[in-house]
Amino acid sequence: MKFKRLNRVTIKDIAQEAGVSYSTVSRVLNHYEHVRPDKRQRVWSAVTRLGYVANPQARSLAGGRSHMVGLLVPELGNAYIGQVVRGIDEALAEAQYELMLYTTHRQRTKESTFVRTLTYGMTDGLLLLVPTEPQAYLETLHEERFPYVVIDHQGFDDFSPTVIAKNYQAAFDATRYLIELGHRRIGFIRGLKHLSSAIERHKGYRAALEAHGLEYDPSLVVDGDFLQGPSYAATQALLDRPDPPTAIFASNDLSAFGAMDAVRVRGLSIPDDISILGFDDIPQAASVRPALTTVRQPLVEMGRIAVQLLFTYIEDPDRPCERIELDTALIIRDSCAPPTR
Amino acid sequence: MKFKRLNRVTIKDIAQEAGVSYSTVSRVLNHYEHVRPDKRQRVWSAVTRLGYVANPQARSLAGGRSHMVGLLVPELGNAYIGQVVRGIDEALAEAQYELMLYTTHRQRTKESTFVRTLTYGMTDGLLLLVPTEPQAYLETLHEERFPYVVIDHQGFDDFSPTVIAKNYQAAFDATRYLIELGHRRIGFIRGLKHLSSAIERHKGYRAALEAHGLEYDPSLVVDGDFLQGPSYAATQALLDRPDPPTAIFASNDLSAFGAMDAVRVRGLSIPDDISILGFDDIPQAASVRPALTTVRQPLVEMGRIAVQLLFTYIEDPDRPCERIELDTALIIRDSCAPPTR
DNA sequence: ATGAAAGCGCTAACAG
DNA sequence: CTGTTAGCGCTTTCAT
Repeated sequence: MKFKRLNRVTIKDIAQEAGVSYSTVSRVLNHYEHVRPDKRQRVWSAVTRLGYVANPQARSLAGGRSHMVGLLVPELGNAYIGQVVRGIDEALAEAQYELMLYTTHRQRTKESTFVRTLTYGMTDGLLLLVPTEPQAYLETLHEERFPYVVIDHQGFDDFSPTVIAKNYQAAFDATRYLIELGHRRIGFIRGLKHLSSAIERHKGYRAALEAHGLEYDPSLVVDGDFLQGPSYAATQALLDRPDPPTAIFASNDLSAFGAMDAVRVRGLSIPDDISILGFDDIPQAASVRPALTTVRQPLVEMGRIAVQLLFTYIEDPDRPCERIELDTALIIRDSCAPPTR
Repeated sequence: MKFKRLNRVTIKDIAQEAGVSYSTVSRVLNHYEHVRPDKRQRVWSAVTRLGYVANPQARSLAGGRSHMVGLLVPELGNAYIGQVVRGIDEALAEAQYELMLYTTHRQRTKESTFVRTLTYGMTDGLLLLVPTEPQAYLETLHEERFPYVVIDHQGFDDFSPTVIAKNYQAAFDATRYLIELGHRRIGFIRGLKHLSSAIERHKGYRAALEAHGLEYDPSLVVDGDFLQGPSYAATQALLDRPDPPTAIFASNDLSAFGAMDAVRVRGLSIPDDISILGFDDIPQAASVRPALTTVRQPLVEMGRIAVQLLFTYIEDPDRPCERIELDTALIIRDSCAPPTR
């Protein structure tokens, strides 16, 4: 029952091997400046010779960095999240940091408990990806000056460092593209109503309509919850109208896929009978047929940038709050064309 | 630059609060038997009163369990992996364990370095999901009696605890289903050649053919690498033949989607002109049109079972190697029908 | 049954 | 510049 401890080479072993005190070893390992070059050399060679691997536990316990960051995600198995996590993952690996992953869906009421555990010396910082109710703990985190960065959440406070895409502008531009193609009745599949990204995209859609002298028709807006199934059903409803839209702007690619399914099932063709425009540009968007015209969010980059930003706070917890808004791009593929009706 | 330590309540605080020594607190926390009930009571009440949260670092450093397990995955953002991870995630959460996630793609040559770091007191055990070259470290792990479980990898050793689906049987049954539907020319989209699951499925396909008196035709077998794009191209090749197959069995759902794209692009209909059969039953399989007939792997369950198995080894590292093979099920939806040619 | 004390491996003052 | 020393929070003997 006793847990086996593997005998590993420790800092002491390499101190002995290099013939220095073990605090010197620690200094070398942590890239301290004032160490005589020859000793530094001896230490490193001993490190490689003995195959030393630092023990993060001890390191963090002793008050140093743990070289881990915690990541809170709502769920896995979603391409959008997967891409962002990939960016985070890569950037972290480059900096020799490790990832502690928390999936909040497993105990949604205890999102804040996780945050407490995570901040307990276990990680050097936190990355919060589309958090649901961050208000509960963000303030505490900030007061304790615990480094964290929020990703893809239009915060309602002014102290939370954030990385987010320009959702409003992107949706505005995409809608304008459809309008310029000649569409007048443009359906909109809305995302999860409580997520700021969904709200912003909806606003952008509406604003573009009005900016071009088109009336905003609420009955053309249906709920897709960012999911393929619900969007499929919602699109059916749109198609059942006496005057169905000639184009549909979906709040994310998954919704666009659902819309495509619904259109196809009626024997209609994309983009001849109806245009479909998505949002995100997940890998699948390019491989689906017809290839999806969509708004590209720099997903991987969002992850990478969030990591960079987090590092600045780990370096200096008192740095003022920074908010990074990323540009998007309209990727024109084959699912949109001028209306034929 | 100094890393801020948040002042948390420690075992000493609650020792004082409960009026006992802090080793007693430790005993209570670890469910030791010989502690007087009233003291046990006082300790627990102090714990809740002060809101004590254990420090996993210290716990593990001191030789106890870290209550973390490491998970090695090849990549994220793939529905198949996402589902398995979900199962792992859920089972771990229920047991109050945390997850350390490693994505090997980020340094594929250093898969073994990760394993070393992970085993270094950082985790109580390891979960290896479709590892690429586990031979390099599995033996060491086993010799050190470090608890680990391999998921979805047909090992070549007899000491690695494993959880895997019955790939051979599943592929055999699926192929037979197609044969019984009346198909005689059945194409096969093969998966990543070095993965045992892909190899087994291919074997099952071939065996079923031969068991039913059909000749195995290598030219009907194309490579899809488990990916949608390559499978799309591979299917084109199949369709270009003078005598294209009337059914295609894809090694995973992603490949099946690629095949569907290719079929559709030619204006052919599924399943009237050609039947498509997948493998995995990722969520998308049900929402795609036509809904995909596919082999269901109990993905989430695989994850959960792997966790259970791992726990038995954490309890007793000397337990003999156990290998769990999970049944699959053929999920009949709309993408397969009798051939019309 | 329970307190005292010795570390786990490492970092960070503190002296030289 | 570098060795010494005191912990970080917790588990685990070892006594009692």
